[in-house]
Amino acid sequence: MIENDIFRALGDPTRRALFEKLAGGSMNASALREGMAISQPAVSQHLAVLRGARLVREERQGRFVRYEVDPEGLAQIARWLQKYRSYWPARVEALKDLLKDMEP
Amino acid sequence: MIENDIFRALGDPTRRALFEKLAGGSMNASALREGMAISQPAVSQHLAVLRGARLVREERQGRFVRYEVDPEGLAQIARWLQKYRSYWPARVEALKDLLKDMEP
DNA sequence: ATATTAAATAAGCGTATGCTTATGTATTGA
DNA sequence: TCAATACATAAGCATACGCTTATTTAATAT
Repeated sequence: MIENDIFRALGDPTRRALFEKLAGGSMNASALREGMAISQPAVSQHLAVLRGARLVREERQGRFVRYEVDPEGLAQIARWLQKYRSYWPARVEALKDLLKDMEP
Repeated sequence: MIENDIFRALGDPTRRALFEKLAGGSMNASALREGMAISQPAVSQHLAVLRGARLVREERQGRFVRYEVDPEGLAQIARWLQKYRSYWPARVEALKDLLKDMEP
């Protein structure tokens, strides 16, 4: 179940940190590792989990593998969230602004 | 970290099932258990996790404890999601509709 | 008061998770 | 060709997780 994979993937702080780093701009696994007190295999394993959740996707570039955010995972969360829209708090101004930004 | 608690909480299918049941209408723990092949303590433990993530809140009613969705947890997810709005897919019509529904 | 019912807590158990080191697989460059 | 680099996979280990049964706490009802 992909929905499960997504929440599970984001339930780990290291993995969220990697994701948020990628959200700032795509990069390869080594660059992603910089500044993180974690081994190379650990990063690789985390990326595999994020990939499985479709939160991230890869593209091999010669000897490097470039990682980037996969919108699909985020969209899935948005869809999940919509199911409970009746519970959202009244103040959704920020969301409205967001949608305004997305207008052509 | 609450953000972590939220994703962790939703990363378990049983817990998500409980949450979704509650989203359909608040009820006490026993009612919540009905139809689930799980022990009473397990439900209690899951509810404790959901409560810790502010996805659910409780209100004691005599001998019963009535559980309901806590909007705070959902709002937190929405806020988290907003940070990555630039990655959302172009098709956000559903979201727009949602906001229209929320207009006074 | 005391038996019953709702729910939480304690203790314990098997499995999953996140990490490490060691090794394997591609791909490049000298 | 072969050493170096980027990344993935394998194996193993400590801890966290989800579950169970047993017990406790809290509130009603007889």
